[in-house]
Amino acid sequence: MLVTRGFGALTLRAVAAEMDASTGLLTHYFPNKRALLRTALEILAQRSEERPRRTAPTEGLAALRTALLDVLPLTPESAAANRIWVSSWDVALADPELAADHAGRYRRSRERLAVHVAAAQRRGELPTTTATEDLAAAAQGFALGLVVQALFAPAEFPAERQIKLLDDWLATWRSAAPGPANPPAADSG
Amino acid sequence: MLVTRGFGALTLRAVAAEMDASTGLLTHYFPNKRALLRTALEILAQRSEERPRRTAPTEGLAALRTALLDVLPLTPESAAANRIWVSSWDVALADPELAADHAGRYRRSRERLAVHVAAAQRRGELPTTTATEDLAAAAQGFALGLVVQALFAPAEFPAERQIKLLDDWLATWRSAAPGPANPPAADSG
DNA sequence: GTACCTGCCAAACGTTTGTTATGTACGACG
DNA sequence: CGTCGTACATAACAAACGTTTGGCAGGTAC
Repeated sequence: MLVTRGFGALTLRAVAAEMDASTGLLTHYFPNKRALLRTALEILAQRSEERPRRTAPTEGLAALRTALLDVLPLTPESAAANRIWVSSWDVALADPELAADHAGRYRRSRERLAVHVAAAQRRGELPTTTATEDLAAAAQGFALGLVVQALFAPAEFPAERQIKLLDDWLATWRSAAPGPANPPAADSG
Repeated sequence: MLVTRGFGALTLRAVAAEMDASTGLLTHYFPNKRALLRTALEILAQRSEERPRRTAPTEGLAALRTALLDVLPLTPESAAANRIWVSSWDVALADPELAADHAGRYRRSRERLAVHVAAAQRRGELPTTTATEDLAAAAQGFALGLVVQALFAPAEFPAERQIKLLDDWLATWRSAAPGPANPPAADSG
C-alpha cells in the first residue's frame, strides 16, 4: 500500500484494514498517529538493517562496493523498499522528530561505510588525501542519488547500469589511490 | 507552507488561504486537486530553471562544477526549494503521471549536464573511458544524494563541506583524465 | 434595457480523517 | 463465584477533506 500510494494514503483505517483489525486496536497501542508513523518507520529501518545481505568475505574497497550494492534498487523488492523510504522523506522533513531519526540513521550508515573506507585507505585502494568521513559521505550521497534516479527512470537505470556507474565511480577513486592499482592495461613506467 | 509542513498539508483550503481567495477560485481553474498539484509542480520546476544562476563565463569541467553548485542547498533559499522538491517525490512516486513528469525533468537536466561533460572530455578534463551520459548521470546522482544528506543533517553538511565534497569528487575524475592536469604540487617526471 | 456570459465567492454537499467513548469477551486473582 | 484489569471491537464524534452548487457582480451584445 505504501509502495503504490505513498505516505499520503497511510491512514489509521487503511493500516487497520491491511492487518484485518480495527482502528481500536491501533489506538489501543499507539497514543496517536504520529506515534504509529514513528514506529512504522522504525520497523522499516530495522527491517532494512536486518535483511539478508550479500555477506561477501571481503574487506576494504570490495566491502564498500558490496555495502553500496546492498542499497541500490537492483531487484524489484529492493526497489519497493527504496520507494517507501524515499516517500518517507516527505513526512520526515515535515516533522522535526522524524527528521532527527532519519538523520541519525543516515549518520550511522555513513559510519558503517567509513569503516570500509578506512580499510580501503589502509590497503592503498583509496586516496588518503581526502578524509575518511568525506569519502564515506560521498559514497553514501552517490548511492542515495542513484536510488532516486533509478526509482523515477527504471528503464534508464537497469541493474547493470547502476552497477556499472558504481564500478566506474569506485575505479576512478581507486585510480587516485597511492597503492599499487592493477588496471587491465596499465602503462607502467 | 510546503517548506514547513510538506505535501501532506497541501490542501485546497490551505492554498486558497495562502492567496487570500476561496476554494471556488481554485476549482474554477482546475478540474480537480491532481491538476492543481500537477501545475504547481510545473511552476516549481519552471521557477527552478529560470532562477538567477551563477553565469560564470566558463566551459567544460568548470561549467559542470557551476551547474552542480547551482543545485546544492548552499543557501537557505536553495535549501527551502530543495526541501519542497524532495518532498514532492512522495506524491510524484504515487502518481504515474507526476512520476513521468519528474523523470522527464531529470532526464533533461542530465542532458544539460552532459553538454558540459562532453566539453570537458574534449578538453581532456574528464576521462573518455566512461561514456558521456554515464558521467552526467553520476554527476547528477552525486548532487541529488548530497542534497538529501544536507537537508537531513544541515549541521554536518554546511555549504563549505558540500563544496569540498563536490570539488574532491571532480578533482578525482579530472585526475583520471588524459589531458594535462595541473595539480598544485605535481610530481612531474 | 435586457439578455447573456464569465469570474468568482460563500455555503453546503457527502466522505474521510484522527480521536474518543462505550461495550464486551476473557483470563487472573481473591 | 465475583470482580477486576487487560485487549480488543464497535460506534460515534468533531473536524477537515475534495467537490458541487447557487448566486452575485460586472462587462458585452444586441
